[in-house]
Amino acid sequence: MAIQKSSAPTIIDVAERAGVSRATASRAMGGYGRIAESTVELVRKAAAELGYRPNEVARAMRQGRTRTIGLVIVADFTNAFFDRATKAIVDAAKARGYQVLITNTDEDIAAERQAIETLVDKQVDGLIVVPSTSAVHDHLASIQTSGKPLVLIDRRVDGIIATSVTTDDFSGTEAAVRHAHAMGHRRFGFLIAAEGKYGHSSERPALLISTVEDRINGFLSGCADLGIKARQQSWMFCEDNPRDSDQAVAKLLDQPKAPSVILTSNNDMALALLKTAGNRRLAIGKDISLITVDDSQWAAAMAPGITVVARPVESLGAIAVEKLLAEIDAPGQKAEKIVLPTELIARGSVANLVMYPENEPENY
Amino acid sequence: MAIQKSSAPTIIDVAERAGVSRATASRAMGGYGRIAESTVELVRKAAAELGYRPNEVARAMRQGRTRTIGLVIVADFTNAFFDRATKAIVDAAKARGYQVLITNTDEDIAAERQAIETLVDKQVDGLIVVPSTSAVHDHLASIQTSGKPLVLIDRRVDGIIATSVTTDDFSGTEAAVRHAHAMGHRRFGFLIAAEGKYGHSSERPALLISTVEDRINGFLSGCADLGIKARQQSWMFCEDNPRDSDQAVAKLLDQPKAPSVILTSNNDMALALLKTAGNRRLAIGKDISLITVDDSQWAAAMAPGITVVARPVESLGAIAVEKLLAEIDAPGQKAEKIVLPTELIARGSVANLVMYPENEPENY
DNA sequence: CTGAAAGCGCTAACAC
DNA sequence: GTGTTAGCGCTTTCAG
Repeated sequence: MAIQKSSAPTIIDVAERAGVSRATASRAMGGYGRIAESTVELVRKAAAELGYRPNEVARAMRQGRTRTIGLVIVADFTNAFFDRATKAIVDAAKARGYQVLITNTDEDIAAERQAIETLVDKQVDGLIVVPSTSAVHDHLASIQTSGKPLVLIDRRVDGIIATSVTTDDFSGTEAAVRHAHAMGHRRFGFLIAAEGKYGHSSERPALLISTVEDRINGFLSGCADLGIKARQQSWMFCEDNPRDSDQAVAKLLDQPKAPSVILTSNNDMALALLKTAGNRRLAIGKDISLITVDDSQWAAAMAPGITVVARPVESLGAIAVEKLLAEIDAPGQKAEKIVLPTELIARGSVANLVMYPENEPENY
Repeated sequence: MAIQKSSAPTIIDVAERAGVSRATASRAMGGYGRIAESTVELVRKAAAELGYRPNEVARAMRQGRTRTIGLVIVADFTNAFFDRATKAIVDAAKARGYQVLITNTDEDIAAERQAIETLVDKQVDGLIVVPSTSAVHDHLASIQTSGKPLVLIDRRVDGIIATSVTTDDFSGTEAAVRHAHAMGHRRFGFLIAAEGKYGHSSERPALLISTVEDRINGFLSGCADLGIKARQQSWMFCEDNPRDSDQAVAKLLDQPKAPSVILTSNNDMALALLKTAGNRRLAIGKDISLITVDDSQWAAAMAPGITVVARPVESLGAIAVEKLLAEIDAPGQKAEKIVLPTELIARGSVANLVMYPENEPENY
């Protein structure tokens, strides 16, 4: 067994023990350059005996790359969407020999800027970011001038030329409206989580992230196609916190002509509706119908199951990594806007008013 | 504005522009040593003009620390417990100026070993790991000889002298049994997720992680205290995948004297029960009762809400970071076994058989 | 095929 | 209070 040195053995220790030069030892370990097979053996043996492990920091310094990518999750990744995306990214990166440095910024633009700076300072080879509101993005622009490859996921940022991997939420939401309409629904509620400082309101906030824009447009397009008038629609924008979402749900439900089906723009809003419905003894898929964006384990397991617009989160993450590494390996790829299809998964949370029109919740 | 250099400016560029030496520039930026206030100004200005950002890799190399900690999440962190823990750790680390390098190993011991090696190679200053089965842990021992601070979370590993931060699942499960008993339940099912290669079985697998051990012992202790005999208990061990959990649930439910309440050892198992119950039109909290370990947003939002043994996940993560950084800052701290209390949150998923004994599900 | 030496960007001794 | 210099551990020319 090797003598335990106080600090970890370096390539010099390996070289000495093998009786070769540092350069040779390095070549043997790295398996490059011209080198005799016998020497490789020798060095390998010495390294094994010493328990040598290359210092990746030194290597990164020398080679100018860290084999690390930075992930900036802007939203709270306790959200069922972001944790799956994170896992997909971590797994895909690992499969390609990259590690992931992760940051969470809770939709705070200042934190986002700082997180990006930190990651760039740490010399990550590239960044995957879920950008916050599309208004200010000079920090994203600054990544670009820093020359770091950048891939945006989940949300587009106009004005930034970078590859983005998003989902077709327009079609997804449109399909949701279509589905509810086919089930006989004529009064639609739409509960939309959007950042800001307005609490909750039926007024559309000025700044919206691209996913929300897409969902709104998809909803409107669906309604237009099916002849669903504005008075048949109830909108509610809402900050993503329990207090406001509860109140927003209440407002939606307490109207004179309450909607028979409510679309929620994310899981938190769906949960808010579920909670209030439960408190009021409103049965989902009967007294009130629900469709939400993003599938989850609980949406599938509940009784009735929640009808969802499922987004291909795993591929989204995997493709983001693939595109990022492509750019890292060969800078100068042209920016792509990749849009992945969504899928409507019909479960039991939308009442069938065609077969059972008596379920139409006229008053509550 | 500064002339755009091809590569990022270094401290040398800053020094030149400020007309001082590298060392002075470094001191000014780092704010250490004796240095004139006027010089600091000068250097700061030059740095700002150049858009200088310190190269953290070079700094890490020189200082021998990366201000990065490695997080090895062994289980799938899509699990509601691990994503919250991850967020807590990332946030706590960030607050202390540390970044987090994350790895996910899906309960695979080989992957865990490799992940740890990679992180150590990357020179993380310390590691937080959720260890897999307690059988083999030479890789953990190897962290220790490498001298890297190590904190274990969620699960203990006997044999390893390291600080661990876990929760009091013994008391939690015991409280769950007590609660169900107080509600009039006399037939208890216990559905336990545990890794292995046995599918599902009522036989206890040989190797169990400490959390599972604790939950089993807590369950047994509660039963013993309350005089609940073995024949009133139905056990089912189960690999954590949908196929086996569905079958395990079915077996639990299809017995001649089926349990009136089922304890599930984690969220995945709870979801499996929910799904099967839904399919069979069994109302939760009425036809069948449920208590699970780990709170989640959906458990609270569902109707009825799911009664849970809540674990303080956020503090668990925060304390783990705190202990790890303490050891990093001052090596040689003595290992602690920190056990955080759990809390039973009673919601509506446990039928009250005392008030409404007619709800006792005698046969289905 | 192998060795010598330079240097990635930074900071910490040590001079002055 | 500031400059000079060495060197963290590694890889990569450049010689030989």
